[in-house]
Amino acid sequence: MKKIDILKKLRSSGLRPTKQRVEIAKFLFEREKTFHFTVESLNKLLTKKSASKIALATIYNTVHSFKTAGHLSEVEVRGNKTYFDTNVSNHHHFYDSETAELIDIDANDIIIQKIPKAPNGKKIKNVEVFINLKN
Amino acid sequence: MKKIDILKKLRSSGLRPTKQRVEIAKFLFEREKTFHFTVESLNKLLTKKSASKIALATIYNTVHSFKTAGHLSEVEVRGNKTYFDTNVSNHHHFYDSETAELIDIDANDIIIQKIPKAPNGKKIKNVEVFINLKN
DNA sequence: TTTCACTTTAGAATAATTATAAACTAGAAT
DNA sequence: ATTCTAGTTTATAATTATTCTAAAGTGAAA
Repeated sequence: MKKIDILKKLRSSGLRPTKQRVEIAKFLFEREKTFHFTVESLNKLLTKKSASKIALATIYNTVHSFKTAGHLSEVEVRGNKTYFDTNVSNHHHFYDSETAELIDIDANDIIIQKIPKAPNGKKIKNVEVFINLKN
Repeated sequence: MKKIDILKKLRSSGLRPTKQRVEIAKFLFEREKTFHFTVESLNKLLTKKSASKIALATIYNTVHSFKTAGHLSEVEVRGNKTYFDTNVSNHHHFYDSETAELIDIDANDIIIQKIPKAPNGKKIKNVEVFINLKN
């Protein structure tokens, strides 16, 4: 994803392309493979990579803006920290609790044959499968 | 589950049946249906129910002891608080984000037909399905 | 009944996240 | 170009969930 596209992506979601947002967006979206991170890990990586320090609060703000705009998804993982994923399509995850690492599973790689109906007046929003790993 | 069984349950897991543990265990395990809770909600319910106040730290300690002993399972839910479940068998969950409520799904009510193999040297520990609900 | 390892407890400490309010800035209006 | 302003960033304080600490309490073995 080129810089011009990053700017488009931001603008089209109503996000003013500030220096900080562009830097974070480039870091997150200019890559081939999907990327999983926590705010803490992202902060570390950005600090290492760049000269200009972005405030931690800004990273929180930006990540949440990107999530609201649909550019990131939040992954539920047991534990204290919140994980985010640059893959926003419908998919599933392996979770390796040894390394606290998430691995994407393509939606087509899991087929669910039988599923219960939603309770009283509720509808199914989505189905998430977690495959927990051990050594 | 009768009091005598509660005492047995505690002793057989190497947990000395103190006043606090017995009270919490009776509250959690003397019920027909499975029960989902956070430490916060459990604390409130216990405070309401009982005359003697149990320290919050004790509730944390006890819940973790029960989990380690296999009497409770921890449920991964997106969000800040940790959920526990008195159902320790293999099963799945509905999650209603409107009400922050968990509902058990029997393991037999979900059949997964196709599943990817675990990556490099890892094994599958278990598979958890979350069905997120909307109105 | 004494003893002691295990527990409980109140309060301090920690960690992740959110709130605050002042300083800054992208981009529209002049 | 310069001014203006709503949206943004920032440092810091506040909040929330959880864990730690160390002193006081207590089952139950001897």
